[in-house]
Amino acid sequence: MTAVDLPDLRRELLFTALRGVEGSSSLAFTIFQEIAVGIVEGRLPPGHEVNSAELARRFSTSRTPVREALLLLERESLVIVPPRRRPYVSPVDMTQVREIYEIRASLYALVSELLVARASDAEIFGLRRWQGLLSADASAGDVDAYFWHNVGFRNAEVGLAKNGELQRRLSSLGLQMHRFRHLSLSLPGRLLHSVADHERLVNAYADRDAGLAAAVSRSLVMRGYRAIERAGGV
Amino acid sequence: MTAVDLPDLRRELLFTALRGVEGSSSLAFTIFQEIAVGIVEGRLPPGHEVNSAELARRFSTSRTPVREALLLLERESLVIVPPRRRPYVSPVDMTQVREIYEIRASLYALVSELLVARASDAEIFGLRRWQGLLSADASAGDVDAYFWHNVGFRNAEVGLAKNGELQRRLSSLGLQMHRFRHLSLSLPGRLLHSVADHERLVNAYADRDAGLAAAVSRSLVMRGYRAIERAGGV
DNA sequence: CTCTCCCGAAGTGTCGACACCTTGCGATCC
DNA sequence: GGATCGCAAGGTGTCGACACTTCGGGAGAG
Repeated sequence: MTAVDLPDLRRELLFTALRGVEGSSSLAFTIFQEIAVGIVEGRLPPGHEVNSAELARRFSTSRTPVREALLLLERESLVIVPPRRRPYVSPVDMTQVREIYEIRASLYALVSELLVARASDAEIFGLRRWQGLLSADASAGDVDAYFWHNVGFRNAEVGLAKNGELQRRLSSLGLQMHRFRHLSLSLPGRLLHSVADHERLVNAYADRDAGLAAAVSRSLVMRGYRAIERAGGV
Repeated sequence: MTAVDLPDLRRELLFTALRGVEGSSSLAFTIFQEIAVGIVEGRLPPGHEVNSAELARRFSTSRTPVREALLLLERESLVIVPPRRRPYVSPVDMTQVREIYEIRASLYALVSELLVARASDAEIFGLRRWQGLLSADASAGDVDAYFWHNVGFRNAEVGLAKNGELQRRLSSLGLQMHRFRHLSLSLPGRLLHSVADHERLVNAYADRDAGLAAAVSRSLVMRGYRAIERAGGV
């Protein structure tokens, strides 16, 4: 029995690399996760107030662990904690989206380079499995499944790059990016383009062509950005 | 009267982009800075215990702000806070150094690309001032001055890339990297190589050659890494 | 002499309390 | 009626206290 339900799996995918950094207390981390999911899934909209007193009441704890959770959220740029003022969900503007995509494009290009240098043939072959899932989802037009399998594919790539610091940083960016994911998937033709890119990417890995892999990786990310732009921004 | 003394200026250079993220309380941020400087300057060696109780006594505060400071330190990967155990200064091994340099090389390449696209001619010209300081320091053999002017040069570059997220992330990496800076400057010939690279870099900026600038930037960072490697690692 | 177990010292995570600050609303003044 | 001031409500930052956990050393068994 695979008793793990889908939401759990998804949360796992989002928080994997952040787990180790879990700021001592587990209560704080639980609260952190709870609020983080609320924010990235849009239930807590930008600007929404998240004050420690109310949260403490809601989670039936004292304000101490809540404050620590808020610090963790601030670290992920999901919440802004102005001194002596009430914390609120950080706004997302198009500038920030662009900035994040620029960084992600660069870092995923790095992932591809490192992967070519360090992954075994067997490991690279393992990526084909994800690729298969992706093209199946695209054919079926299942945007949601596609998204999550894409996250899985990327996590697998990052793992094969064998750079723990990079993994942590990309995970942090991924959480941020999750906030506007719905925007980047809206356009109909996009999935098929994306599938073709993944194909080219894995082929480049198999050929050990670092330069090509990096270029494809970068363009794959930037394609996502342009999709958002074309959709009219945030 | 420019009443700011050098240590203050240096601290300023290190923490600039982290200021905004200062986890609500100012007391916590002060403690954070104090300990961070101790760590990056080597006074608090890797493995050294930094428990909240003792720090609270030393700073004559309660443990609450100290705990928050420790969370900030953990965010910068300067301290490890295991659950229910005493926090300690994070160790630095050669693997981590390599990982960080790989990321930095990528991100500085990005900085160079963005700078070419976004900085004005006047702004690029401003970089020559730093370059002048650098070559003067190199001729004088003043390794320490060279290091700090180099930090200044890089901060200026990052500013011109006009990507706030990137700035914050590089600032965080810079703090980390400061821990092993002494290693990368030990070799005698290095400064002159470095000066030549800076020259090529600024010229590439002036020529608006994004590809070349990115390549030089990347190799500049990796040269630093190879210097550490050659010096025998950590 | 070594290994084990137990205990106490000291740390951690969490709590409720307190002073101070911010903010919005209503009374006050023109 | 509209602007200004002041006050109460409810937040924030910090504190000291408490139960629980970890760790190290010393008593005791083999």
